[in-house]
Amino acid sequence: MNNDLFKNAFPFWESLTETQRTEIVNNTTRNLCEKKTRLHFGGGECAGVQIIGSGRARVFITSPGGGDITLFRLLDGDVSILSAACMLNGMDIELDMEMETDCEIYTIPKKVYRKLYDESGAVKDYTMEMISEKFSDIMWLFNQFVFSNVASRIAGALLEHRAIEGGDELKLTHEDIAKDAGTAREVVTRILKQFQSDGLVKLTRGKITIIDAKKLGKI
Amino acid sequence: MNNDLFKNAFPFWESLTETQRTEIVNNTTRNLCEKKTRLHFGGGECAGVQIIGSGRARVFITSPGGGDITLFRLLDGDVSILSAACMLNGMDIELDMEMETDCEIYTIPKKVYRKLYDESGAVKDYTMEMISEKFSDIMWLFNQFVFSNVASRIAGALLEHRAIEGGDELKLTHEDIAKDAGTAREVVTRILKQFQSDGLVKLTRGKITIIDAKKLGKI
DNA sequence: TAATAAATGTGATTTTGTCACTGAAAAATC
DNA sequence: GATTTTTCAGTGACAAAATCACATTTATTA
Repeated sequence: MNNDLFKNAFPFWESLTETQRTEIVNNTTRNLCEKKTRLHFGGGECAGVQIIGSGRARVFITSPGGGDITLFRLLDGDVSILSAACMLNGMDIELDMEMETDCEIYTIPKKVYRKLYDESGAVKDYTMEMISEKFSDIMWLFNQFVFSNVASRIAGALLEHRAIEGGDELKLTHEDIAKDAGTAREVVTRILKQFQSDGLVKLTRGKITIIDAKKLGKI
Repeated sequence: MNNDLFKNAFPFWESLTETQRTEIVNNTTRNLCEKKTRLHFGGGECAGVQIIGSGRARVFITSPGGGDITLFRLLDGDVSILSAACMLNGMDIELDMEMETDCEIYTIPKKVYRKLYDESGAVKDYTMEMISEKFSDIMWLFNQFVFSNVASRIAGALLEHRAIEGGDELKLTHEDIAKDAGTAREVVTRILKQFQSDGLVKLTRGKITIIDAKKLGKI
């Protein structure tokens, strides 16, 4: 087990005792998850706290009808902190995670993190801070959903992917964007065509090329 | 200052030292807020943690256009815990609170709560638990917004008010319900008329009488 | 009582969501 | 390499909901 992983993921790492660190290192398991692997969180069930060693995962909620809406993404080194909240006090929300690339996932078992949380104020502070941050993110998303129109959510989704990819060529289907923007695939098709005829993007099967990010940002 | 207030609001009260309790009691201020008084939280500004001594308040987000959407309500003895998160780690969300009745509000100053939080694990645990609970609430609301239709959200709002009031006669305007259900006033008017012709409610100016709560619950 | 404000009602229009398809491109299989 | 299957995109018709622009009614206040 590579210690750097924990050192980078957890700002409280240095403040732990040698015993505590060993406890974590010895109990953390490593899993290789293929692209499209799904994990479910909720109903009191929670394997533990996940750290994304490498890869990218999407966290989302699922509708009774089967559709889903992206809440946020986890990238290299990110910690799935809602699992912590979930296991610490039975936060009863149902979330799903899906790997968008092959991922290396490290899992700290429920009991181990729980013990650590009880022993260390620094761990409590960290957990609190991370959860507050996620709370802020979700509130921001909520605002987008209730106060913005579809076009601006789609534009936002495109720009977010641009930031993740670090380039203007996005390998995305209309379906992918629909999930991020919380709308239907057909709607995305219509609006993207509009964007294209306005010269903001160029569309190809499975790929969207951003032409004018500036204008896209103004929507 | 009445000690029972704190004892009831804070499960950690008994675990505090005499010094800590005195610190809180001596620094908490009491305010009488008239119905319709508004408080704003956000932008890093946060007076402290509020306890509702008596009365009822509505917490909501405001759109750039001026409309607002209810997130939750605070009743007698409730603690406005998001203020805590806000001040502890600069959770950057913008919230407003409006008194729905005349209220008695007790405010524990930022610094006092912060000190207490740093000193006591029990306070950390409590804060964490309350924030997780609110997180769950908001996620539930999010689900309602993105996966339910307007009619069921309106029905839900009516039933929630029934639970608060403890009776079938609700003194609510269509505007009030629109804010709770996150829709426009006209839409509420239309759907309520539908409810009325289906025999679920009876409408009078400024008042809605629930006739068939069971059917309302099934929507 | 008249004037004002608050609450409700309604039609017209636009936006968004849903349904039911069709066709095109890529991938998998033969 | 040709064919089947799957995935992705496009489209028309319709329904639900939001928005706009008013009219009407009921309560409050001057």
